[in-house]
Amino acid sequence: MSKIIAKVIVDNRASKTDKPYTYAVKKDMEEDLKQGMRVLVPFGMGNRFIKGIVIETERYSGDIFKLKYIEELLDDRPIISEEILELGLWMREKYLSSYLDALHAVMPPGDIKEITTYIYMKNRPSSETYSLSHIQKNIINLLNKNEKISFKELKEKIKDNNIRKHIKKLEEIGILETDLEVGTKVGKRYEKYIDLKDNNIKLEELISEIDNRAFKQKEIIEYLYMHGETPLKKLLKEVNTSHGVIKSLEKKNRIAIIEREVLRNPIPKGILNYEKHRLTEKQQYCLDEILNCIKENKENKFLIHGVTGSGKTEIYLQLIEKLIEKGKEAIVLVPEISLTPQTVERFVGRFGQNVAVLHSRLSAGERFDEWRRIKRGEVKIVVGARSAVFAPFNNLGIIIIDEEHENSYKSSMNPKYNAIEVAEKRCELEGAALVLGTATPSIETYYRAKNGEIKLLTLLDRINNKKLPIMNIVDMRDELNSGNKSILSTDLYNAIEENLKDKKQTILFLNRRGYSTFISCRKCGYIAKCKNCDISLTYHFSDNKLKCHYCGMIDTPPRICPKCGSKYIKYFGSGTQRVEDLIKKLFPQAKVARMDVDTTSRKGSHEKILQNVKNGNIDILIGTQMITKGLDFPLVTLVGIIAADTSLNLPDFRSSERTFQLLTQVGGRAGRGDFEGQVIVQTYNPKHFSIQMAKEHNYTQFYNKEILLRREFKYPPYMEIISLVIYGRDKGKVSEVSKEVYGKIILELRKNKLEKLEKDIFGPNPAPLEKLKNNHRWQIIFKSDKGDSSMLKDIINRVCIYNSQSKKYKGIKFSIDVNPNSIL
DNA sequence: AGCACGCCGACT
DNA sequence: GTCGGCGTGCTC
Repeated sequence: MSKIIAKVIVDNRASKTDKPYTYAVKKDMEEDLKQGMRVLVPFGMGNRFIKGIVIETERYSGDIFKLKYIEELLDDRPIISEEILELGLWMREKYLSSYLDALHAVMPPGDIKEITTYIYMKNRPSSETYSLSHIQKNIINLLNKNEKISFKELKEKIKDNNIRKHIKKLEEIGILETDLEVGTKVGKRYEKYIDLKDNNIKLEELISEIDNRAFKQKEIIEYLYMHGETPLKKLLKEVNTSHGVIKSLEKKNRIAIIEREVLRNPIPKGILNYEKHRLTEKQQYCLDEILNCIKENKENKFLIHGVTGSGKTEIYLQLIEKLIEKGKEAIVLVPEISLTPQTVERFVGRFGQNVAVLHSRLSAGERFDEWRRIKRGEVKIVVGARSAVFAPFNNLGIIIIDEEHENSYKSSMNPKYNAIEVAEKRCELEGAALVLGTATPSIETYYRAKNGEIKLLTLLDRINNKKLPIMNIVDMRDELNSGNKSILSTDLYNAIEENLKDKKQTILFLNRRGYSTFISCRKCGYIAKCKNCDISLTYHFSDNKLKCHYCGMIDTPPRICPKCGSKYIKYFGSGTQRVEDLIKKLFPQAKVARMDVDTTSRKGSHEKILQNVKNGNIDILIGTQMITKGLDFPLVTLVGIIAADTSLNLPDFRSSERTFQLLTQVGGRAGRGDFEGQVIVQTYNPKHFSIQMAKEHNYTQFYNKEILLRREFKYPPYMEIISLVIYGRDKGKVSEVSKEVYGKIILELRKNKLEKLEKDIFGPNPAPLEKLKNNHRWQIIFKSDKGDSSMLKDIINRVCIYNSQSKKYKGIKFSIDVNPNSIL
């Protein structure tokens, strides 16, 4: 006779136990057990019970006497859908992470061990309980005594094998409701609600009982009689009174105070309605194309390549509107940094309470609440950073990824997933459409669009026929030759001055924060470096400290050189702080603001600066990366890029692409209002094609050139790259282990007849960032064709997992990154 | 992570 | 002869 067995991933932080364990399923559990449920299983010699997640169930006709039995079900239904579970398992394979890490990413936020299923009474049963079985009546009786009861407790009290069926039945007829809660660590928020004690007494009667002098009490009673149950806060406001009145009514036993749990809603209050715009002809065409393709099942992946200011957001909004009308749900991914009110406002302003927002600044409790709102179907749209791609919708219609080229879509933690690839996979699994949008598509995406894998839609014009800004390139070598040693070229200086006179706004962009980027001794050449990271320290003027931008270490700047004792310590290089300083000196009358990690670390400071720019309280805004993301300031007419070469000179295969994107995106901030914009780009490489093509706003030509280089030097999209970093405290051991791992991988490749891959393995070498946070780092880079990559991954995984347990490699860790953002 | 097993030295 | 310290390896 065949039995059911289940594959379980145990929640045990040890890489050796990170594999599916097979458990037998007791007969009475067979029907209830589903993949995606949490279970309690006996594990190890001592058979201690640990929690695990069922990833698969199957029929099995062989012997099962060797297997242990699942002890208990912890959920009455799967906490994640089949598709999402599959997505998690797919991620594990694709990005070489552990089962547990992959599942954590797709499960509800927080500690999945601490989740409890609760059962509530939704509506008390009416008199016709005769249709209910006595077990069902027992359940109701239990709930009459308690407000809620955990699934576990209910099982203990009602000893019945079909308990889940009974719950389901009661839920169907609207008596019960189930809900998930995270354990102790995350508190719930309650709010007081006020209602009349007895709703059956007539108003006149109630009023007559109240002392004639108590006007406010009467008012409250009247209000409650008219409106029914009201939140305390609202009641006080509406009746314009204070707590005392409520207190005395409570004493007289005329009103009831009810505590109800409120879901935290992190969406800021008071967002104005965001009016629907009429689409331009091009926008409309774009929208219709997408809708038609979805309708006719032709295509379901789209790239909207629209220049900055071409109105992509309005297309997203109307697209979502149409899909919601059809009962579908939508996920919108935006780069973390632009999850400031600007983007959120547009979605909330259009769809109101139908929107949930997920971003990194939410507390654990807020995050869990949002997750539940989505799961329960209370919202139709999620706007969020990369992890929002896992939002637990059941009827997903579309995933929109704005600013598709942004590197924040790639996770730096395990699983090191790329939200774009995950979104694509999820869309395939759930039959949803994928829409990518950007002014500067990533080379990989555009390549696929050109090959017809993704449908390309192009918007070449800004809305209202606004012109793209004029890009002027300034050769800083000429400046130097003509005696200008300042970080501002004459052209940029003049333009700022002019702009100030015209009462227009200016944005200055510099990719480095801090004051000076390194300090050095002029006598002996000593450079101040971080003792944990082997990276030069940045001088921060405001607190007179040296900071490491990688590990956060803070040090006091030396007065005399620690190496040779000379006094000739000099500060080199410029960061945003220094630019701010200089601008304030040069234009004392201007109102200047700086926006980088250092000025926006406090909650709300980001918004404040942006608000000030919007209101026109700022003349010149100086900032890093942060200011490139989709900001829309109509009064900005001049953008100055202080040093375009910073990103160009990085030894990374994406540096040209980054530079082009940066110039285009930053430049795109200019001239979005009624005035034409101008961009001044300062560089030592004016002839570089990234800069030249950005100047001409010519993406296609940039792409054509870059794609040839990618093919020539075997980089994505032609090849898949895997970066393996071996790191640890002990320098000698790291290099030793790296070499050994390399040897083992080569050996395995030969065993598997994959010698041809050997020539595309680079290393082991010290990583470009050789020491970070006290860890020495070595790196091996693998390049392979898409077809061979899964075999290669398998081998890398085997070798590394195997070794990570070995005594010999104690204190050594492996970091595997599939298709990394950069190979630094 | 736990837990048992086994090898080895110390102690009854 | 056996008790326990610790290194090693396995957990369906």
